[in-house]
Amino acid sequence: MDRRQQKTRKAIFKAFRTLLERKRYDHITVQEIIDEADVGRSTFYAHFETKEMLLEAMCSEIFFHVFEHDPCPWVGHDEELEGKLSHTLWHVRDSQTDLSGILMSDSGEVFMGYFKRHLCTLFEAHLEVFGSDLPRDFLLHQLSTGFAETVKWWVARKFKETPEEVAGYFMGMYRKS
Amino acid sequence: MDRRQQKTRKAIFKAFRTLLERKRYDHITVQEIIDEADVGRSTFYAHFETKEMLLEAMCSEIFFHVFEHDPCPWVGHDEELEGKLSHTLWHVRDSQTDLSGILMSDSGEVFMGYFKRHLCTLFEAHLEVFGSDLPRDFLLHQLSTGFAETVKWWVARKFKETPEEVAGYFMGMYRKS
DNA sequence: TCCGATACCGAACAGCTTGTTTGATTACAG
DNA sequence: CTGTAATCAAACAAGCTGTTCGGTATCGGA
Repeated sequence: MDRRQQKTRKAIFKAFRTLLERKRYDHITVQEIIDEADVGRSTFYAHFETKEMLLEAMCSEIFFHVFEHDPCPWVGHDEELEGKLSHTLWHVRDSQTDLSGILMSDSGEVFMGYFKRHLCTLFEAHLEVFGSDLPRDFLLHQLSTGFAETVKWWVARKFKETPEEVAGYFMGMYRKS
Repeated sequence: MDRRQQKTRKAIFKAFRTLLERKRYDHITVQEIIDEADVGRSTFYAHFETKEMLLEAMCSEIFFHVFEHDPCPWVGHDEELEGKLSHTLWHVRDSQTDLSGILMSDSGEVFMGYFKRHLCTLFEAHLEVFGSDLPRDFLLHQLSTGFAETVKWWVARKFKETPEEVAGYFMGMYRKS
């Protein structure tokens, strides 16, 4: 709606991201964000109740941008799953908003929350690929955290491998062979 | 040495643990710890430079208590590994210091750091059990974070299963069959 | 184009936190 | 018993938080 709002919101997000590259989330103060964004104190609080709310909002927005263009509803089998994982990795690597910084910081847990929930529904639709007699509960938890950690590992080594290779590693680790 | 020091240190640890059960790490203030521990302000800072240092010290201490009585150096194969994992789970469940609270809070990452490093050396000595052509680097990362997440999962559901069952789940998921 | 709504600003605010310093008191160890 | 060392309370500057205020600018619909 109002262009002023969007402008301010953008400025705050940008400032926050800039700061996140430089220091840990919990060492960043609202004051710093305000200064970096060059925005009035009361303006910040008009947009976000709290620093945590800002993080939440930003993660939510990033997540939306990274995953909105999903190719199709989660159906299909085997190689199709691997393809979707590659596709996800591709998004992660090339997301404008430097997701890496957020993922690696301790604030990463917030985004990871979104990510894991997303992965859970994905793996849920492909459980037969990993067919086993383990509790469904346990299996899903391992798969989603496992892939999330794979991403972390990949980000940490600066995307040295291709998305397809990484997806292959993951499937090689967990697929019922 | 001086009994006063130990007494104070203990009081602070206990207060910290009590507070951790009630609220998130980053919402706890030094002031609260001081009040809960009934300790002078300057005394606290004579022991710990910072709240983070306190967390670090406590995690280190817990880790030491939980894993000091290791049965033997990490050698052996297959069922032996599963035995050691059970043994670890046993320690986790029955540790006096309520590890669960620390593990689940966001402060958990600190302890998890210790834990994963420990697991890494453990799995390193048993890699042949998971023999595969995946990069050693990737494999180790998946195994240690995988087991750490297994523990989290188990703690979250209040130790519903026995240590042996959980270790079995884990091996069933990752062992090369 | 005009005008009401609304987003912004800057300053000031009380209340809290942190980390340090002080000097007096108390408990310890040898 | 005595010197050392830990504790305490109090006070401190510095900083952050979240709110409130009146004034100013910008926006969007009529």
